[in-house]
Amino acid sequence: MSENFLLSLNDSQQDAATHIDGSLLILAGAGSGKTKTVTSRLAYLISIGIDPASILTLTFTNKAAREMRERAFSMIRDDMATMPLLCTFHKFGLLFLKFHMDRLGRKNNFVIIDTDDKKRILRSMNKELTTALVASEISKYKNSILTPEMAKKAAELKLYQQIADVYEKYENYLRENNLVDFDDLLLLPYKILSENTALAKETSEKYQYIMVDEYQDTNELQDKLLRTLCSTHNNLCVVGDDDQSIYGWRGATIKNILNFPQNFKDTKVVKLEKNYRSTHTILDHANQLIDHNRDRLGKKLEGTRQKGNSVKVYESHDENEETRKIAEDIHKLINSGESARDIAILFRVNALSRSLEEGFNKAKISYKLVGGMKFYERAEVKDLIAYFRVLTNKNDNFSFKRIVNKPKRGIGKTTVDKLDAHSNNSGVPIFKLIDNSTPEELAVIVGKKNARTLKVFIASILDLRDIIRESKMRFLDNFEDTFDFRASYDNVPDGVERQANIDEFYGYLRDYFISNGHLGLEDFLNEVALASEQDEMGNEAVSMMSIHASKGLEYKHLFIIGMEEGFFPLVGDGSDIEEERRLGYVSFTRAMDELTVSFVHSRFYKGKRASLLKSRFLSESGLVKGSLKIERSSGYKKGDLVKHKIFGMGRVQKIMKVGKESKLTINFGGTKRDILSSFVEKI
DNA sequence: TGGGTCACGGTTTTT
DNA sequence: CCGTGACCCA
Repeated sequence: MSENFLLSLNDSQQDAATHIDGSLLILAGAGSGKTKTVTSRLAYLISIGIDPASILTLTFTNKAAREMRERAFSMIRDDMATMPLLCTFHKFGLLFLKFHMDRLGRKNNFVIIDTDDKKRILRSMNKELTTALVASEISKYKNSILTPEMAKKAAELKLYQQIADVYEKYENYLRENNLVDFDDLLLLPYKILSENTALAKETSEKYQYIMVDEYQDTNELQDKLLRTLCSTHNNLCVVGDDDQSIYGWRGATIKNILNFPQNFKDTKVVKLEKNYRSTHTILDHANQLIDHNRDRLGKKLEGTRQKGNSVKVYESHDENEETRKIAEDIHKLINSGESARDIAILFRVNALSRSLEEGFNKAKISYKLVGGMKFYERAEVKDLIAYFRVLTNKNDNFSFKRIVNKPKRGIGKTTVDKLDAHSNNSGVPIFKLIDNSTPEELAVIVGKKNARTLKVFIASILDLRDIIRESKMRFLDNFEDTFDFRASYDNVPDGVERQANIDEFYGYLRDYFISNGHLGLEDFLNEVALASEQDEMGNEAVSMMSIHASKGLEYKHLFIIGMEEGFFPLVGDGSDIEEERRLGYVSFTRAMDELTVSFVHSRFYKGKRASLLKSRFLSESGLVKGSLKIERSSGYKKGDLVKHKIFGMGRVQKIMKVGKESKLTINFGGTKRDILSSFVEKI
């Protein structure tokens, strides 16, 4: 094998790529050739004779894994006996659990549920609390390795006692139905490894070299898992950018990357600070902005490109004027020969896309909205998945309930509840309950008519199970004929679109069977559960997306709209100004040649028209001169009128800093109370 | 059982 | 404004 791939790296990249033993932190700024460096290191390790099977590379997204795999494998011989494992964290957890789930006394034919399924289950377990809150708290518990018992003990407020109770019920439900959620894919492997020292040692010895992409987005649990995995060798190489940590609200902790050199002894730190993407001018503003953050490892992007056009700032009266200006610019760009796919518009809040969409339709600009409803999240696709799950697993009550009345066959909620209750009492899954009972026995539970319908339904599924064992292709043909699933969308709203999705899904499954002759429906389902399906970047259209969705992407011409206080930085419960600023940094550094930022004086939002002030990020980045008066970090000053959900209106008397937040002393009609600023609203 | 109406609440979302 | 969920009636 040649090692030519090292020659195209700059000094720091080469330094990182040729590091072998010991912990390594690669601080890779935006556009600094991160993927190239990581993949080169992978190729380098193999080129010096390290067993590919002992190298593990973990990413967050399937897309990143795919990209890295392609690039790394193009550098190495492809006739190797084994290929290095390169996959997402969750995929790794899945593979691990397939082998070791029995250590928890559970079977390895578990089913992965997505966030939507999770919420559905939680909703059925509690009526009072908001499902979104319960879901996110449970996720936090799991990522902090807290069992329901521990959560119960720790809960002081009644609210948290309630949440911990739901958590317990939820965990029991998952166990009974042999389901795992996304967090479990990380938590359960961690549990197994911490309870089985021999296995932990063996696993760590198996993966002698571990690399982690986007390390700034890891959470506590992922970090713990990594520590366990490298406990016998300390050969952990992490790549990330503390300035691009934007998932704190989801449990990612920037501390992992900030403290990495302290947590792993003798860490070698390599900074990749040469940016190959943006003009000097763009970088200069991005650097100025991020300089306002305190919690940083400290790193400055140096441009390698020339100066470039200056960055534009658009000031408009309202969103319509804003859209008009941008539409005009886009027309000019396209008329001058630029490709629409080199143009993107970013926003902090998805709701801002609406006015853009209207305006672009009028201006005849074709656009695509990135990151909307994902293919596998669509109801009709999930229904099909549920069908296939029931086909492969009779114990899957959850999926059974989803499809028992799809298409409608007259089995309503009452009937399902009766079946569910019986199943829970007897411990026999609904499918088997129906299968094992005579029509008469079943009729006692659900009535004669329903009993007949259910028997027929079960019989169809059993038939299909037989068919798939003989021929996967015949199964595909028979499935639709049996249930008329696609046909049930004839002449209904959105039916055409839904049928197109169904066709696509059938086609996808067919292709899977053709190209993976030895694999079955179970394998397909596991694959699908972890697929997120990033839009295919095919057609000639301008892109619009949230800043979060833009991470890792780049555009020659970039517009950022909604640069107003309240929208960007976004303020609300638990908002973190430093994370907002990192979002600003991420968004600016998506631009290659041209950056336009835009703010308005007034915007229509949530049914109301709001007056807005320009974002502090404009002055902080040097895009507009002077600083704004409202720059006090709390945003509050003495005498401000505020509103509290319970205490009503009050006036601020005193402001005190408490960590990142401010504590306000507020006078509510004579009663003084100390309240954290995030719990009140400014009037 | 399931269609229709009303009240409510509303960041970002890699798996 | 506009999507979701709860509740009511045929």
